[in-house]
Amino acid sequence: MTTASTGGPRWLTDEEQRVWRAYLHATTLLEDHLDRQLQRDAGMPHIYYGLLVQLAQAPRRQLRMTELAKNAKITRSRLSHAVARLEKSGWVRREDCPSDKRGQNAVLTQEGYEMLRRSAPGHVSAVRQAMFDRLTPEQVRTLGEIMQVMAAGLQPEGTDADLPWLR
Amino acid sequence: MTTASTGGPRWLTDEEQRVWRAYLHATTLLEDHLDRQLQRDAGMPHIYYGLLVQLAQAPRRQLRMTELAKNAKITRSRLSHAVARLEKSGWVRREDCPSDKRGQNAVLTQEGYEMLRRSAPGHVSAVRQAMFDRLTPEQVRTLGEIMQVMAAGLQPEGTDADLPWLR
DNA sequence: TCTATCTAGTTCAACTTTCAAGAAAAGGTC
DNA sequence: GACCTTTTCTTGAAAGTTGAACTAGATAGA
Repeated sequence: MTTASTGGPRWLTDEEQRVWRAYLHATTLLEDHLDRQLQRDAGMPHIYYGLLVQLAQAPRRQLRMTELAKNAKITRSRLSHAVARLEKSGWVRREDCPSDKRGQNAVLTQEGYEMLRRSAPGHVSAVRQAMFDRLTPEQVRTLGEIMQVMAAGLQPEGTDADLPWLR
Repeated sequence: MTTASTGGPRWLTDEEQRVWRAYLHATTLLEDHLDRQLQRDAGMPHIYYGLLVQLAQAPRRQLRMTELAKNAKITRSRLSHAVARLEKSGWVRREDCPSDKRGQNAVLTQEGYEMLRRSAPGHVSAVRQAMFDRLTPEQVRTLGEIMQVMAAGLQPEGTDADLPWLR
């Protein structure tokens, strides 16, 4: 299945193929599952829920748009649209940033906070059922390691940790 | 951090939270990365590429729509749109199913096959760099196990394996 | 056969994401 | 200040996704 070092591409071994398919299968099933669960129970897709969680954990339940986009790993454009929608739903409000007139703070409203509190148990339970209740402690530990390694390798350039002249 | 058994929701432990965030972080980074790579090199998102791969591996490079949707874990609706787009690009063609007049076969065209052959090495290499080249063999093995367990737990009902009267 | 039900696939409208373009403010240099 | 570059955020159009409604053909029972 693998090409000997003839300069051609290194294909995946049989085991790697199995793992890759299992990965795609499991991650898409889980993402779909959580999207449906949250759409049903909180009226929004998973990513939007994640934005509210970020805000809820931020100092005054607010974050600069760029900061929020960075945390959630989405583009500023996408965030603009998303916050517009969340604003229309009443869960987020925009405020001008006092120190930078270009800036906007996305602020979690009280309603948004309440909504989060109501739907958090169901969401945690869905995550638990899908992942943590099915894995051994050892598997959970290893999964953490693996995901850290992968994330590190995919980190977009420009992170401090990746600038050689800062090492 | 965890609620003692008071009947309240079982929150995630600190470690579980770390693992969950790492999981979300890594999986979104990887999906974004592959989407960009394939959009650039093959002119389509990752999921569309997956459809072509399925077709390429099918008996006569063709599959019934429903079958293809099931394999790719997407709705029939989404597949209809996707195939319409792939048809416009010339990589797939629809054919009426001879045995069932409701049915349609999605057929990989020769152009589609060529395109796949051209872009496969780059795609495999991207997957490799992001995942397999960074993990130890032991980690790859464990990742496979974990993903299988998770997928099994999320399997939509109605799969043969889940029908108790067939066991 | 007649009818009810089910299945395959498409279509529509509402929503989300992407990409490119643009407005406004900040920062740096002369 | 004048000029240029960068940063912040928004906008608009095109592409993609979703869920419900719909058409046509298959299937099963009386």
